[in-house]
Formats: sequence, C-alpha cells, structure tokens
Amino acid sequence: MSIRANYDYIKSQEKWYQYWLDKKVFASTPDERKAYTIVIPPPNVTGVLHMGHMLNNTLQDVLIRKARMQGYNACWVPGTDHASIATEAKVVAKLKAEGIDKADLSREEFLGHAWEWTHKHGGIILEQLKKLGASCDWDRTAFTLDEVRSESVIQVFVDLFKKGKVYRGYRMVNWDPDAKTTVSDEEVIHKDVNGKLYYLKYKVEGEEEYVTVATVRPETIFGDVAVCINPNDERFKHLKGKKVIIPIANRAIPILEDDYVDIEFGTGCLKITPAHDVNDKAIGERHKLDIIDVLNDDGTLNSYGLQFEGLDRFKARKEVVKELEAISSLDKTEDYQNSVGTSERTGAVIEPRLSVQWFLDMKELADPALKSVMEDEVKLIPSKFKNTYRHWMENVHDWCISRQLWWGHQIPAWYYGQGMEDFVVAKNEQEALAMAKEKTGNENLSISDLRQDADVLDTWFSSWLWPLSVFDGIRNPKNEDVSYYYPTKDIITAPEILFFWVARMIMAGYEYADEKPFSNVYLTGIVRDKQGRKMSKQLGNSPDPVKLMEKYSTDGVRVGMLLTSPAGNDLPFDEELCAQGRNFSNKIWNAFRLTQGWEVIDGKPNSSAQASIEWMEEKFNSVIAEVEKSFEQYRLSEALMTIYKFIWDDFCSWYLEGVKPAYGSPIEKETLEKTLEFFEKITVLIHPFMPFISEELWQNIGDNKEGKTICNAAWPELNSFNSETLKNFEQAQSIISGIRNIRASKNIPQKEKLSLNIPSQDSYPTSLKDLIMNLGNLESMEINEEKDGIGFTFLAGPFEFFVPAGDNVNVEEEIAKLQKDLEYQKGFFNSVNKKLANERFVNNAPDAVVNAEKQKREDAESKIKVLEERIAALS
RNA sequence: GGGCGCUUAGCUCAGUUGGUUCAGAGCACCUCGUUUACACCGAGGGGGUCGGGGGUUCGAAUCCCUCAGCGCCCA
Repeated sequence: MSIRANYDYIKSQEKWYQYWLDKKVFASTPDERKAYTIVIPPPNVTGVLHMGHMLNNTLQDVLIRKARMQGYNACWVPGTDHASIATEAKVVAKLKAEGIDKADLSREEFLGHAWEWTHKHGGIILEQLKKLGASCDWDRTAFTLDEVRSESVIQVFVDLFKKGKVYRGYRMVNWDPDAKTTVSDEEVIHKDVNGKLYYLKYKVEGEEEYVTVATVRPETIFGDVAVCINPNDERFKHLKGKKVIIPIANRAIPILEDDYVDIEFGTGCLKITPAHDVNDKAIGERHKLDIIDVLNDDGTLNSYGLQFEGLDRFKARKEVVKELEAISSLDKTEDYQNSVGTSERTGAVIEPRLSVQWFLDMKELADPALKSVMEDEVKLIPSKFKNTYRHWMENVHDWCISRQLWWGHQIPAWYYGQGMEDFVVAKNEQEALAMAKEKTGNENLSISDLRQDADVLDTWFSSWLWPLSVFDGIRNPKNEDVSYYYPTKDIITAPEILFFWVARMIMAGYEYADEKPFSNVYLTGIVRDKQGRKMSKQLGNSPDPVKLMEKYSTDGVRVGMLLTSPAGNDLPFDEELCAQGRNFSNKIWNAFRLTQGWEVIDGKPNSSAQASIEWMEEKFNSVIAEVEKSFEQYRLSEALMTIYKFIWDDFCSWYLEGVKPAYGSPIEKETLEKTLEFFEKITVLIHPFMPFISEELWQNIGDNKEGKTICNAAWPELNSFNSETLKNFEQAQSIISGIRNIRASKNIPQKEKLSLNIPSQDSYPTSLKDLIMNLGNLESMEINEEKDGIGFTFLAGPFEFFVPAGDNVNVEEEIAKLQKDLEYQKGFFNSVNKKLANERFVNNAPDAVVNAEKQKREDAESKIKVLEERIAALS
C-alpha cells in the first residue's frame, strides 16, 4: 500500500462503502443467530441530512456495527416518513411559486404533484446516510406511504374503530389557520407573550348600567352568547335574569350564573364564547347555549363579524378595539402576559375551534405502555425521562388523528348521508358499500352514493406502527420476519418526540403484538451552536454535515460528534471537535505507517519489547472490560474516550515507543507480529465508531483478507487481566516520567544519556529495567543508595530515585525545591496523623479505610525522612 | 400556575452504595522540542474554597433543609 503521511479518506470511504454494498454485508435474513434489530426513526422523505440526523444515525450505526461484530444477526431497517403536513406545505409552496393554487386542483392532481416531488427529493437523505457510513439493510427500505405501510395503517384504523377506540366527535380542536388543518395537542407549542387585557362595557338591557368583562380577544365578541357571573357574587345579585347588549353587534345575551367564574379574577364577569374557548364551551353545554363560530378556516372573520368580515383575526382585533373606543365601550386596557398556542409546523397562532374530527381514545392503550416503562421493561436512557413520561401518560388526552390535508392516508370512512352517524368504516370501497347496505337496509345503494372522508390521518398514526409495519407485522402477524426481529433492541431518538412517537409506538406494540416494540430508548440531545442556539435552517447556523465529512473525513466527524454527546445531553457543536476526530484518525494512520517501515529480522523480542508486549496484553483486556461496561450503560462517549486514550496514550505513546527499534535498526519478527496482532485488534475496537479507516487498515494487516470485511470480524471477548502486570508497568511509567520531568525542567537535552541510581531492588519491577532505560534514555541504572553527589532526585511511588547530573545542577534551586516538597509532606503527615488520633474515626470507620490512612502516614513519614536526608546532603 | 431536572477547571462533561485509587478526563492554555510514524506531532506544566448559606456525620462533590441562577415538560 502507499504510505502517505496523511490518510486519504475520500477515496477510502467510497471504496469501502461500495465494497460493503457489493458484498451485501448489511443485509439480514432470519437465521439461527440471535437478532439485534434497530429501526431508524424515519426522516422526512423530502428532507436533507442535518446535524441532528448525523448524531442520531451515527449512534445507531455504532450500536448496530458492534452487535454485528459480536455475532448477532444485526438488522438496521432504514426508511422515510411521508411527513403529511410538512411535505404538503412544501408542495403547496412550490406550486404557488409556479402560479398554481392548491384550491384549483383536484385531490388526484395535487397528489400527482406531491408524488412527483417525493420521487424527486425522496432518495436524497438515504444517499446521505450512506455517506456517513450507515450500515442499514437497504433491501428493507420502507416508506410510511408505501403499499405495505398504508394497508397496515388502514387496517389498524378499521380495527380500532371496531374496538370503539376510534370515534368521531364534535369537539374543540387546535386549528392551524395557516395549514388549514387541525393539529394534535402535542403539536401545539405554548409561548408566553405580552398581550393586552381589554375591559369591555356591555350595557344592561333597559337600564343605564354597564357590566365590564375582561378579555384578551375582543374580536370574538361576535360569538358571545352569554355573560356569566358567580352565583355568590354580591356585586351582581341585582342583575340576575337580566340581559346585556353586545357592543357593535347590538345583540342581547343573557346574564347567567356559574360556579366556574372566579370572583377574584378580572371583573368577576365573564363573557361566554363557546366556539372559541374550551372552558366557555363547557359552560355553554351546561346552560344549553348556542355556538357561534366567527372565524373562517384561514383565521379571518366570517359574516358574524359584520363590517370586519374578511379581516384576519389580529387585524380585526385592532379594528374592533378602535371601534369600541369610538363608541365608548372600551373601559380600559391593561398589559397582560398570557400563553398562546402556536403550531409546531407552521408557527401560526392556534385557534381553539369546534369541529367534527376523528379521535383515538388513549386511556386503555396507555396503561400497558406506562407500566412497561415504569418497570424498565422498556428502558429510557437516561432514566430521568421516566418522570416526564409518567406524567404525560397519566394525563393522556384523546388523540385527534384527522388532518384536513391530502398528502397522507385518507381516512377509510364512507358517508352515505348527512347525519352524524351516516357513515361506515371499512378497508375499501367494496366493503364499505356492503356495510352501508346492511346498515341502511337499502340494497340499492351504489358506490356513487358513497363519499369517502376527505381528510387524512396524522402522520404519527403511521409512525406509531413503524417497528411492526416495517416487518409487515400488522398485515401478517407472526410472519417469519416479525417473529424473528421483533421486539427490536434499541430506538435512538430525540426527547422532543418522546410522546409524539415513542410512547405511541409502545402502545401500538402492546396492542398489536402484545409485546414491547424495543428494549431501550436512547434519547439524544439537541445539537446546538456555540452560543447555545438550536441549529436550524432559519438561523443558518447549522453546518452541512456532508461538507463537514468532506473536510474532516466521515470518521472524523463521527468521532467529533460522539466525543461530547452523553445521552440526554445537548451537544454544543464545535467544528474543533471534528478536527479532533480527524487528528485521531491521522494518529492511527501514522501508527500503522510506523509498523510498515521497519526492516525485519528473525528473532524473539528484546527485553524492552517483551515487557511492552506483556503489558499490552493485560492493558488491552482491561480496556475491553471498561469499554464493555460503558456500552452496557449506553455511555457511548465514554466508551469512545476510553478507546481514544488507549490508542493515543497507551498504544502509541507507550507501547510503540517500547517496541520501536533504535533508528535504522531492524525489528525482531516476533515483535512485529505481536504488534500487528494488537493493531488488528485495535482496528476492530474502533470499527463501530470509525468504520472506514478501520476497514482500510484491517484489510492491510495479515493475510487472507480477500473478500472479507472487518464488519464481520469478531469483537474481542471479555478476558480477565493481571492487575499486577499493570501496576508494575505504572511504576515504570512514573520512573520514566520522573526522568523526563527532570530533563524538561532542567533543560537537559533529550539526546543526552543519563544515569539513574535506584534505592533498592524493590523500587522497580526488574523485568522492566530495559524498558525504563530505553524510554528514559539511560546509560546506566544501578542500585546505589549513595545520593550525596550532585544531581536531582524524584519520587516514584514511595521510592526516591537519583539522577547524578554534574554541571546541570543549581544546588540552591534544588534545595529550595526540596524544602517546598518537605513542607507539603509534613502538612500532609499532620493531617493524616490528626485523623488517626481521632478515636471516633478509628472506631467507626471500616478497617480498610483506617489501614489506608495508616499506610499514607507511613509513606509520608518515609518521604519526609528521604527529603530531609537529601537536603542535608546538599547543604 | 403545577411537575421534573441541572449548577464540579476557560469550554464540554465523569464522579456507582458518604471513606483507599477523590477532586478527575478530553479540548483549550503555558514552557520546551526543526528526534529518525505523525506539527492533524512529542515531552513537561499550570488551573477548581465541587453555585451561596445552614444541617446530619468521626468523615460530605455525594445525604437533608434553604436561597439564587439555568433548563425541560405540562396547563
């Protein structure tokens, strides 16, 4: 292979991804192995990759690649979401730009445009996922609006209707006047805004008196049907049974009494507008009041708004206030902070509106879904989300599932008359006709008498079936795939859609498979910019992940994102992180380069190399143990950091330096073989995180790689390790560091060989002598307690080492340094001593703790002695 | 308004049941180095009264109370 000083990642990435596709490495079919399944959170079909996807899909890829190497039958199912409201909005905007108005199109024509748009943009995001190395089983790519998924959705709707859980109701819903559709409670974002509270005067009919009501929405006075007071309110007793006149409208409405009215709040007098407020509607029902809706679909006032008809509600508000002022019906205006619901999708202010919609009764569905999370049958990671989850599930509302859109699954309900109950729900037209005939007893009904509901279902009504529907488990329960792959293992998603999606998938899982959909829910954070702002298209603060991958390599960006993203925490993104990832990649590349540049001779490892090899065996196993522990807890950042430090510090800085032959000298064959063996294991270790460079190197280590891939290489097994070996090596490391420290602080050149006097045979592991001499660049290392000469001392463990150093020594400086050290040790000794003198400590603390303190005291004592002797010798 | 969570080095975060290894890691920073894999580098180093106050305990970053600031969810 060519050995460039920098890794050529662009070529490598293309080459290996294609290789994996050609070899069908990611394809999965049921077999005798255990399955490890992840279904992708389907991105919007017409979307493009953003940083959130990058993070989310890298995490999935790490998990699935590791599982694959561990011998599981790993299956990561990709797919896309039709994203009803978002896609329809995009298509409408696109048509508008071309001068076409949606209202002028038939449903079929519009859907034609929508499909065209989908086909044009649909593949983009999946191709981008390939660029980031996603090891999905592409043969299984699913779409929420394809045939299998659509039929599944319809089947579930029909089934839930039969079970009485899906129903049609005239209810207050959240109306998005921009998209002209309802949205679910979960899609409404409440924002605090500074508004005004208007005090309006309503004249009492036949009297010269006025009552004052406070409202934030004066434009709704046209929908008023009553004014309400608390029955216990003494101030208004005399008005009972009278009527008031709505200003401008000049319509008389009754004064009613209801406990709901808070005597303390506002004026104690409440206007009742059942069409535009949930609470008003409840009062209206109690008093059997009319409902007057004053708004059109698009948020403008209708004919009830009289001269304000056609004005948008906010414009109308201003005009109405002006008019009220002009006719002296405005008492006063106050600043008022209130909460306003806005649409998650369009940002429009949501209007509460009464209309006939389809709902799903959630109560029974929620029970098993709540239980499974509370009992960790389905684990939330991090678990702090359990509380939020429980709160939501215990207060779950019925789900409004109909949307006044065309792009989506059309509701399978057919109407045959004008009555509220004149409809049937069926899988298709034929069945509907048969049912309608039976229901009406009218055998003469024909298809043309049926009219299908024009609305489509909420997008989440298809996504909630995803873990089952991707395996066709709704239409064909117990089919081979679903039996094998379901329940899936992990789902990786953002906390924002915990309720939209995760909770509902759990419900659907229990309802349709009698089993949880996944075992672990890994909740990622939000990717933010340096100023902590959420990355968004509008702000333009989101880097293009594809460009980043081109600049820093895919592996580099993956590492950069993973290094700083513990589950549930936001990720303050910084390009520097990608640079760190790229640097790491380059470090590994060059370590490999080193191993390829040596001349090789037959032979056994020299003593320094032998010591390094023995240590590396144990170190590797201890690292595996640590990594495995992190993975168990889904602490992927931690696992990666452990590997990062292991490779950079332990393998490159210590091991390779330990086995590296002197310049120009050859390496023993066995040492090189061992080294490459370790290297191969290291490529395996980093593969889940850095799929490309690991494959590139793995292919070049050892023989018989023809046609094979690291993707299927065995993940290292968990072995025990000898901690004595590790401890000995650490002692050698601190001796070497001591020597290096002296060199650095005394300006002794790296090349100048030094001698080392060691206090005793026990002060260091003898098998590591040559390693110490090698890495410390020593010419001799002798047991010699004589430290009276001129030189420097340092402590490694409890032992004192001495470096004779002739001319380099500044005696006064040295004594001052030793004095400072001595003072510290004395202080430390005193504090430990004080602790041990405390009877209550000695009596209450566990023996291990007390003994440790005693050991500390002993060590300090001997250090003090050593330092004092040394000072005396120098003085 | 109700509920939940967070506050540890300049930044991002670890810190399991209070006690060996408890004040840590990575990055950033400083010093030195044109060494023979890598300057996308090496060796070495500095930096925190663990948000404030109080309490429990022989002992608190860790448990309790309280105050302050921040964030999330719900209405």
